[in-house]
Amino acid sequence: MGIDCNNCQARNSKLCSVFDGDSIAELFEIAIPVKVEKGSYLLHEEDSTKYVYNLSSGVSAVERLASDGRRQIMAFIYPGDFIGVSTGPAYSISDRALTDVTACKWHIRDIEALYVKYPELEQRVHEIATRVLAATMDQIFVLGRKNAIEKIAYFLLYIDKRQVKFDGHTDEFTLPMTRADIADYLGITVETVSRAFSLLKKKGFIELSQNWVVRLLDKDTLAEIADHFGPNS
Amino acid sequence: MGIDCNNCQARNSKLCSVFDGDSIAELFEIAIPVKVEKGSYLLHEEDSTKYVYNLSSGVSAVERLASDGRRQIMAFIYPGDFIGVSTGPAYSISDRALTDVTACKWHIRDIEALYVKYPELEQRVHEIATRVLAATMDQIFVLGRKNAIEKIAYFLLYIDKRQVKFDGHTDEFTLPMTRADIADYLGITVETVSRAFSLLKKKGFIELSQNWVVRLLDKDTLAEIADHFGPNS
DNA sequence: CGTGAGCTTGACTAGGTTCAAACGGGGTGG
DNA sequence: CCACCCCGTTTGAACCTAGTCAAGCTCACG
Repeated sequence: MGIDCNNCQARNSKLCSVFDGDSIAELFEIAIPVKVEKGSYLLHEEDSTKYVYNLSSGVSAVERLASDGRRQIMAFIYPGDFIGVSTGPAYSISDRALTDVTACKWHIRDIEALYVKYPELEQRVHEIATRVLAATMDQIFVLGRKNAIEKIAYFLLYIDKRQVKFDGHTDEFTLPMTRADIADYLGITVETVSRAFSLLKKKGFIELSQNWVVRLLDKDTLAEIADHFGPNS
Repeated sequence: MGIDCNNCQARNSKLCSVFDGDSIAELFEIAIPVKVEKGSYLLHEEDSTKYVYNLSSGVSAVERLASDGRRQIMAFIYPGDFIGVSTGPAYSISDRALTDVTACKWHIRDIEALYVKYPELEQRVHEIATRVLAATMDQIFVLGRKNAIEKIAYFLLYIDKRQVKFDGHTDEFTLPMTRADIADYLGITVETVSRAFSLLKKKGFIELSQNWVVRLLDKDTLAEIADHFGPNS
């Protein structure tokens, strides 16, 4: 097994942090290590909901695909994030690896079996679901009530916050997702994403190199834009 | 107390149905009955998250209001639905009564105290959160990827499904919310809602009387429209 | 060095917003 | 009892943001 919990990027995740240095072994013993390469899926909509996942490294996207090809990305998943919390027989979402990804996969029943010995675990799983719900509410507001530029500004700040843990604190990061992914996350088109990036670049709020490296030059203004951007801005 | 659990519209809700005829009294004893009139709020964004609610009668809307007046409705709450599941110190959403409303309110700690005696209760609360999450995912797709008419068709079918329990099975129901509420739920404007209603009426798929009574005349077609409505439809 | 996937940019279009006016029904006060 | 008003809704017309279509660019990779 190539997994060493104490060096895992997810070591401090809501789930794993329930266990201390010794007892973490118990969680690890029932874990099924998973490796998925860029572009492949960790799970599909139709899969039966037997497993939950905790991302160890890489980035993935929770998405739903309609029969006519329209796609919506529900969330981007970073190390320590949880996937697979679901009710009903099938996840109703897929999870696609945006980079090469490793994860721990558990049979739900195996996790539940640990609830007795570690009561806090159950509470944590519940907390995870609740946190996801809160994040989802934010996204509903963004999708329903923000215009394209507000969406992009919001997105950049969101990614900055998510990614700072891994990249350091330089306000500079490398986007793991394509413009199409960003578009499908924000409910707009690639062209609109591109135009918004160009505008923010021209105005001097961000810097782009090689398309995927973003540097935020003026976070305060970006925050204002994310909050409100209108004709008289 | 004016509450009789066994005649409550929420008697079969995920929460209350854990208890049988006798033991329901235990849940009721720690319940704080709440009455809120149309237009008032059951809870505000800033309220500290001490309580959870189960709607007994009426309809309410979970919403968020931005400083510049933009509003987004996250969900409509019907009898048996749950409100207040949250992490963090404050709900970050408000809940406004669309009609006169009654609800049971519990201190979270009182509910948690019952977990020991009724282990299924904890599981149910978790299940509720998960269900809400699934519904929210649907809404994200709708907001991000559906056009105005698809949204309205989806909305009508959604309300039909929610409301059929209380109105009977006639495919006819009375909307408890205004056009503005519908608009804020679907991320469009009142005018667009109104135009979409008119179109569906003209095409003979729905019937409207007194603005609030809707009759679905052709649910199959509505479902097709909700799924896909384009230039060549 | 050529190729192609992904990104940008431009011109045009269209769906939805905005602004404005008119409608309708329920409630109030004369 | 009726006139009036008000709020929510509908409808129309102009406008504008984002989508669509198309071309050209960039850069990683073979």
